[in-house]
Amino acid sequence: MVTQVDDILRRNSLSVTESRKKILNLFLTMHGALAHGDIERKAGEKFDRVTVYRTLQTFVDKGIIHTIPTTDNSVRYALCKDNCREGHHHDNHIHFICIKCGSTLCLEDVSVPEVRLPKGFISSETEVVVKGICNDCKQ
Amino acid sequence: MVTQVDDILRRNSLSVTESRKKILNLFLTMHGALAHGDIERKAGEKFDRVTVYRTLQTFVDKGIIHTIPTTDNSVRYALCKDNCREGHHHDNHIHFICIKCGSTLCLEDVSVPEVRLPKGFISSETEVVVKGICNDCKQ
DNA sequence: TATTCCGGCGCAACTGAGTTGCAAAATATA
DNA sequence: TATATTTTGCAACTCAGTTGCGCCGGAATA
Repeated sequence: MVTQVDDILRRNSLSVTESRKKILNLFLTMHGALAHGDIERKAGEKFDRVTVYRTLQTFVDKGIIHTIPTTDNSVRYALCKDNCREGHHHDNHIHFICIKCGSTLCLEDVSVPEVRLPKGFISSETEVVVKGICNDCKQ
Repeated sequence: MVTQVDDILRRNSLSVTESRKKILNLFLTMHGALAHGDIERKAGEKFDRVTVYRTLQTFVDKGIIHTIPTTDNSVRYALCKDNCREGHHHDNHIHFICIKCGSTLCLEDVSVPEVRLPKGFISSETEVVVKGICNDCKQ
């Protein structure tokens, strides 16, 4: 039986290995973004730190996941939903960090707002991170 | 003669020391934000790494400077222009990173745009980082 | 100005994240 | 199955940032 995980890996011409399956599965089953630490904790009992680093890097390179900047200087990763492919990410959505539960979410439906820059400035990319209370925590 | 630097330090009830004067002066004379590395390079010949770290932390705590998140996971610091005081930063402007010269600027005149969140999400803080070509580099 | 006191500094040592080289193991290919 | 290629795990390393502590310099008082 070919699982969704196997399929994604094959489509990206990656060898199907235990660690890749495990880590990719984490992203498919979890809502929200994962920090490196989360992944290491959840998959790291079985795999080496280095393998986790390399696997994440591979996934980013292939456009399977994308990184999310955070104010506290920790990198988080989330699945790319749309048309990302090798070497090119096209994430035009904003990211939301819940200050209550700490989870990071891609708000796919909220596109990045237009920003009016001063004269002489040319914009090529805009990152928006909103902090607040998420839908699950608003009680 | 009481310099601007001395004045700022005194107003924040900080001892006026060589390292604080030197580092604060860097911020006052430079345009744009400084990464820790920049500061260490420019002031570090005279001062210990640890002193630079501690001085920056002190300035952030006092509301003299603020940190700027960057996508590449390096922290940058810039002077607080307006009503920041101990324990509370009120920076409502966006940040701009020039992909040509690498400098990071606070665009004080560009306020953070309103973002429409999905139902159930409450926003408390929004960070916007725009990448592109700055006024000096547009040639 | 001299003296005392306390905060700030430099040093050394440590922690933790992330990286690299290489041999062994797992996967793909024929 | 045999061979070639890719990936993994281990060990060792680098680099950013932190902590403890003794000493020095700035601030306060006389």
